[in-house]
Amino acid sequence: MPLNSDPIGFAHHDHASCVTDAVASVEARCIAAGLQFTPVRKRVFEILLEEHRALGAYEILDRLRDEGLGSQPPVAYRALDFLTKHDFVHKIERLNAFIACAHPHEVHTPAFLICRDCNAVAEAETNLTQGRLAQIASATGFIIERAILEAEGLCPNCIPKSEPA
Amino acid sequence: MPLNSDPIGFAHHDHASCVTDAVASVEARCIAAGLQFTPVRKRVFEILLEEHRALGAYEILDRLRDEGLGSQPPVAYRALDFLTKHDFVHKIERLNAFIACAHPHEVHTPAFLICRDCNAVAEAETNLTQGRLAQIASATGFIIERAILEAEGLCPNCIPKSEPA
DNA sequence: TGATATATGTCATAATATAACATATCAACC
DNA sequence: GGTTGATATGTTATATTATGACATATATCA
Repeated sequence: MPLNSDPIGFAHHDHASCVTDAVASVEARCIAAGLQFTPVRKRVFEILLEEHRALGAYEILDRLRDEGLGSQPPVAYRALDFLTKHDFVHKIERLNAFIACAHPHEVHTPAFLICRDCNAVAEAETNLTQGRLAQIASATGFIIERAILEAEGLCPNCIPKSEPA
Repeated sequence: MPLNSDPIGFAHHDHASCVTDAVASVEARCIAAGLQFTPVRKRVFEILLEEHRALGAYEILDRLRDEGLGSQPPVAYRALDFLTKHDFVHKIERLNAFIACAHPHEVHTPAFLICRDCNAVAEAETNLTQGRLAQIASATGFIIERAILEAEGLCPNCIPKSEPA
């Protein structure tokens, strides 16, 4: 299934500097944390930033292959493992796809609005682990380490198509 | 990957009547809604209730095959599509697995606590679409139709193992 | 420099999921 | 009761997503 072709969120934006800014930010964080931001990892991150949409691992791999950076699935998956582990990139489980984090700061609990029509994905910040869920977890004795919320529906661009008059 | 072998939630419970109760409840809802609760669909639902844990589609298919109810993947996937579509069963995207709904009433927004050690899954009720996320969605013009929250961490049974001493 | 950990290249295959199409069953109406 | 259209099932084949395993290379640091 081809994933959507619409930019991040559901509105267009000035895309010029956000790629280099995000790369620089992550580069700095890797240095600070003693992590290796290797060429493949960096390139995968850049690809996701440039596309600004959710990409499947094999779409990313195709790009890497075209650029001579690796041709086998583990190359892409390893880079994605690294990037998702450190929250530079998020996996959209609903789509089996990956998207660059829109909030280039600390570890957080992302919430995604996923359009079922065009597969556009918007990322929102939440405090999910601080509300009712945290109460339930602590009452149960469960320790939440990571959480993700995925909401499916219709984005502003696709609502008109679904309600034709 | 074998999924966990621990019962629902993280505490054991009297399991005797919950299967028949849930089946009866869903059966009634199907009749009321004009849905066909066919033998395969019913059996898949029962299997999930009996196991009371997240099962992969192919684990379910193995069971169906043993019972002569179908041997090809589409059989299992179609039944699961039906059951998830109507919220009788939820898909745990994180695990590519399915679990019978613990709240046999209306359509809702489930939240799952998934143990990363034993893969046990507990389902909690939430009001996710009524809080901050709903504000973001409506401000963006996004219509949320379904949402799911998946939290990963350690369940009460596995915390001791991870903190040895 | 040597030892250890970390990362990459590659082959093979596992695990998850769907397309397509023929057949069967159901629901509802005449 | 038979016809019709919708819904569900059986089956083959294949697509898509992901990982195991092992050799090689590169980085880190004592």
